[in-house]
Amino acid sequence: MSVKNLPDQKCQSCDKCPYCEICLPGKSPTSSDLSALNNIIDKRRGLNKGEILYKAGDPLQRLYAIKSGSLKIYSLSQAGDEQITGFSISGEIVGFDAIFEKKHKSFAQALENTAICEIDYAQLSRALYRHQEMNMRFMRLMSQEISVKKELLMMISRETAPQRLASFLLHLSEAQERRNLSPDQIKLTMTRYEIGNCISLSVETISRLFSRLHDAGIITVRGRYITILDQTMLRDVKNGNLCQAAKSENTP
Amino acid sequence: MSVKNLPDQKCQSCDKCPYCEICLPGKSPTSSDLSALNNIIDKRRGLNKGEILYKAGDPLQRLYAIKSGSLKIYSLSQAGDEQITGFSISGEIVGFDAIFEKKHKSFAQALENTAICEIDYAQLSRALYRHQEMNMRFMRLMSQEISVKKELLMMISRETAPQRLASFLLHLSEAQERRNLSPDQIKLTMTRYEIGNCISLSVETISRLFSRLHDAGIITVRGRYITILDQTMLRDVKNGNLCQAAKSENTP
DNA sequence: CGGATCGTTGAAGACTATCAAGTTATGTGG
DNA sequence: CCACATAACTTGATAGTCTTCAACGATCCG
Repeated sequence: MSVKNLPDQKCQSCDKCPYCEICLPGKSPTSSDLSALNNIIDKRRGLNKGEILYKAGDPLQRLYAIKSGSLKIYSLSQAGDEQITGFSISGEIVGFDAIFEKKHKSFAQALENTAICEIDYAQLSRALYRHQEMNMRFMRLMSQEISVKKELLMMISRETAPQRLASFLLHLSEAQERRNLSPDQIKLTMTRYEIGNCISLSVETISRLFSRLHDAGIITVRGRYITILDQTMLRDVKNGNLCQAAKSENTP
Repeated sequence: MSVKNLPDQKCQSCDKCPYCEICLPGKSPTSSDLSALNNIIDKRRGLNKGEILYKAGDPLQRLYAIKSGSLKIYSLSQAGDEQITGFSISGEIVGFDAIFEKKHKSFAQALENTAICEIDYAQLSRALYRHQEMNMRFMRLMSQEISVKKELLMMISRETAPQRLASFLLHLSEAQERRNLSPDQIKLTMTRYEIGNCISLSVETISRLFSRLHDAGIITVRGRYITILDQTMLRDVKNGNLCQAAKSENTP
């Protein structure tokens, strides 16, 4: 591979790390929390595209905070094919589902070149009960993940194919906005197959829906580059008000 | 209603409570953890069938440990209809998704007369960082919930209707076994509608599938009373090997 | 015992998956 | 840097699974 590895390096100090407030969002940590953070965050590490961060069954040694890039989180079915349960982007922490049995329950793979912080789990668990603020942050992050998974469940259960894809795009759009990027210019880091797998649709359906949204003038599609032309209409699609099918010609 | 309320009562002491090890499974708590538990667990409380324990939007004041009975956990879609994200039974703690925003994100309703323990959240969060063992127990429980939601997601995404219902029944069966009850005699506490809602199938499909499993000699159905006649065949159905349709007559 | 909720069964139809074939993009090696 | 192999993507035709609509039977509870 001609892709050069991002350099591994020890984090100097979390208060100087520009990603720290991303990893642990909210109020700035107290100084005692900060020194604890410096101890438990081992080092910065670079992942090449396609590299696997952890596998289901691996003993839990670290959690990981994503500084930049993105990961896909997936499990394997009994038949051996993958089921994506979500995509994680910068600012998120992955691996929480490993805490229960002290071994990873999912796979995490880099969708692009990605930078992460390794969080030593043994040190973390010792530190948490001494630092209430940090403790609560981690509880909140886990709580949030539970909510997000319930929302995904709800989306797959209740929404039609066009609604799901619209929801998916709007999620990406909102994520960009939170990071102060344009909410309308989206660079997909995952394949059509991976999108479909995550929201429970076939590749062909994803492709057809992109075309349909394009034809309706709602988005522009150029490979992995999506431009949202009309946020309002996209929201209408999400709400099931539009673009249910291309056969609205006959509606009197 | 002629249903008599279960009496509300203050928990005397968690080490004398026969449900305590259910609420917080694993090794027995240290004595310091025990006294902490006694402080944060407010009181025992009875819920009548149909009673709502908390609603989405309610400020987070307590988590709840289920001592006996069962709850359905659901959200409301924008259109206002319910989406069940799971059923919780004795031994489980509910309300974790409220921690992130300090308000409940779901509804919890008793499916039958149910006894719960109220866990004061403010006291809990203060206690957690002083009691490492208790801290880890709660982290594990939240981690487990993340795993369970991912599994449900996987089941709905990858399995056909018969497979989903088989999975659902096997889950109930395993839950009974863990509680030292017969794994084959199942008393459903939820309606067909609620089962279908949870595993993303229509009422009619659930009904038809029960009939089909009955006709195949795999289960017995008498209203809400299900008897599993053949665990092996039910597992085959879960794995997609059987009962795909009733049209296997023509298979040469 | 009577209304209401819950459950069952049948027929028709919609949505999406699957199969098939072709096009475009990606990236590796010469 | 180009060429080729592979993976990713698009589009059409067909088919299957499950939903929806409808009607009826069962059960629960006041």
